[in-house]
Amino acid sequence: MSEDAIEEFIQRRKKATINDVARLARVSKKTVSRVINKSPSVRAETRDRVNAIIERIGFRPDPQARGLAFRRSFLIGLIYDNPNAQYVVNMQMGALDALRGSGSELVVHPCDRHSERFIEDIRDFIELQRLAGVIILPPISEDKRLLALLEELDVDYVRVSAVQPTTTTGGYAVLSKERIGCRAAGEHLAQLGHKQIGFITGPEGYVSAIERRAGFREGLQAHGLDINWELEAQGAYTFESGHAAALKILDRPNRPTAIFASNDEMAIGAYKAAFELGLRIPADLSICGYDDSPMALRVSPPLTTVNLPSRDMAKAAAMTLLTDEDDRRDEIIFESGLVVRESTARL
Amino acid sequence: MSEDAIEEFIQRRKKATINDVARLARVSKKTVSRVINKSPSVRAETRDRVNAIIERIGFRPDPQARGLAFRRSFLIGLIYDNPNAQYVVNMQMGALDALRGSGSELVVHPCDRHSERFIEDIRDFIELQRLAGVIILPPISEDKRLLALLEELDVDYVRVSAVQPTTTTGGYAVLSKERIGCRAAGEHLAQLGHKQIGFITGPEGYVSAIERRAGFREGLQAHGLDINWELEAQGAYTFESGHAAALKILDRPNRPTAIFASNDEMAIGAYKAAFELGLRIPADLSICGYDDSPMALRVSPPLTTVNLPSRDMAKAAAMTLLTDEDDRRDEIIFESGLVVRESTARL
DNA sequence: ACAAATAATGATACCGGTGTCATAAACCTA
DNA sequence: TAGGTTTATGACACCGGTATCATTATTTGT
Repeated sequence: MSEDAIEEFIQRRKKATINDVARLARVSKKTVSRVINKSPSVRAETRDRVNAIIERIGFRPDPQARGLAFRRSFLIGLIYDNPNAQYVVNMQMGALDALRGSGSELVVHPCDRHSERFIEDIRDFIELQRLAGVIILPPISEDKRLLALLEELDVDYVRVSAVQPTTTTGGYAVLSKERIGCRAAGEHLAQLGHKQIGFITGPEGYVSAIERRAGFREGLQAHGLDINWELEAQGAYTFESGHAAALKILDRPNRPTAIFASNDEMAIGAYKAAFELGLRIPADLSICGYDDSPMALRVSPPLTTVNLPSRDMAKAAAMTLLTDEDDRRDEIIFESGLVVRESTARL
Repeated sequence: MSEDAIEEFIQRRKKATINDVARLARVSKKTVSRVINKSPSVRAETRDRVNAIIERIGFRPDPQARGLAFRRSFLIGLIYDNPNAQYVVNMQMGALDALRGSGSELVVHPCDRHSERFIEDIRDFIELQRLAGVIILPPISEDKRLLALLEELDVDYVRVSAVQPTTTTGGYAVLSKERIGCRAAGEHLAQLGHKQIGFITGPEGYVSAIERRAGFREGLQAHGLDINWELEAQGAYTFESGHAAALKILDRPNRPTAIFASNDEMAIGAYKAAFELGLRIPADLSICGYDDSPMALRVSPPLTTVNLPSRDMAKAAAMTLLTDEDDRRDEIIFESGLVVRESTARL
């Protein structure tokens, strides 16, 4: 009987559709649809029969057809500026960790927040692809225009960002307490006996830059010190800017014995400056970074830095989107912590 | 007249469909479809009228619906093992460069070639998403099982790989002449007067590892030298393996005055070894890498290395998929070249 | 045991496009 | 100008799913 039909179908080696399942299970396609979508109103016996057929002929619903009917795709967008920053790479891996085996795929979408079409590009992307959800990485996770757009589009979204004291928007957020780790870094340098400490800031307008500075300052203040504005220089989270800033700082009359850079990339720039000036790390100059990027372990000596669990943060962000709406947490907060290596030493 | 209808529609602020366009342009949806797909058999007047409406109401065909009808999506897959290698990051950027504004989106799909489900995972991915095309990065661009799968699935695909003397498969390929750059590196070290030269190989079974070794050897041979098996050590393209290999090589009685590492990651590992042994680069030890990765510029001193235009290669791969089938080139070959920086010096 | 309430299922339209094929319009040719 | 070709267009089915709502099967109450 239908056993034969099933065997015959399997022989045909063609991609199965919901109609094939329906026919072989002797139910309507709607019932198959119900089984696929785990509707409770299907008799157990029917469900099992349908599932058996699905299993046997290897049916997998077509995401395009499903998406068309649902009016949304099964794609998760990862939107970011700064494509070459290391944390973007880590976060992409984290998102992929979460999505693996979920049936959703990750669509990566870099953008340029200084472009005229910044917002419109992203609007097109989200609307056109009818994304199931998007993950927004820093620094654009702070962008007011973008957040407004996301609200308007009513798409599920998760921001990944440094903790912000004030703002709360709709949507979900995965946040890092960057202050804590930076505070630890400040205390660490102070405890090592450093008094003259240089500070390389992040670019203006970045919440993370503000937070890191505030945290580091707290750490110094806990030991009766403070950031010395004469030993502070503006950076832009890039290697070159870190190099330039370090050179500037190290050129001051009261040359510091330690430098904290607001990210690893700039800390590595400071390494270069030290090298050029013939300063040994850490004998002549202690350097501390932020990110615990792969570079931190590769430079010599290994860099003392603050660990930001970026991969896990992005994984949490993606998990949020995969979770049932009811079970989602509005905010997930990650801590940061100091990783002491060999680039910092007692004065 | 219809002017009003158009205005009214625009006021509604709803996503336009092909039916809206058809109605407002007073043609059938099939004709609109023809316009969208640039069918030649549409009268110029009709085409312009339809395009005017499309423009005015901001109609953009839904990729899901279109994909369902076409039986293929507008997504390009990027498939790779080794998610943390730098060239993967570069190549992803290159692919995105090409896709920007093309209407296609990039879906990234890491995989594990040692997994049991390696092939089946990729099959599911390509079949289920009905990808428009896929880009395969090394090392799996050499994998026989994967290539067989791609042929079976008849999906457009482009392999990115080191030039291979022999094999030709179906599909398209973007290849790098890795020999040339490595030959130049060999000559470079020989010309600097080095005789005792260490060599850190890539992992077994990688075409790139074979090519790089062969090229480097050619360079040495051109100056009457050869790779000294006593100064050769196996690496795995990782930082740690490079570090270990360099330590092993530098521990030999006839300590080399220069080391060539088959990629930058391992070269940076050799930096660490040199640091630990108190060897100055390049005064005591010259080091040369391969890849010209971002790290090469960040270490001190900057690393002499062979430039592999990985970003451009991936861009070319993506461009191939976006090009009309008739205009595609089966193979696109990129040269590699030596970038002399400060990690190599005269003996 | 039978009517009413409830649960399970199916018929049909629909999501927003494209393919096929028939038909209408425009273009030749003599 | 009529008849034959060629070109442009449209009607309708279809891609592979889901939503709505009517219908049928089952359970419950009395």
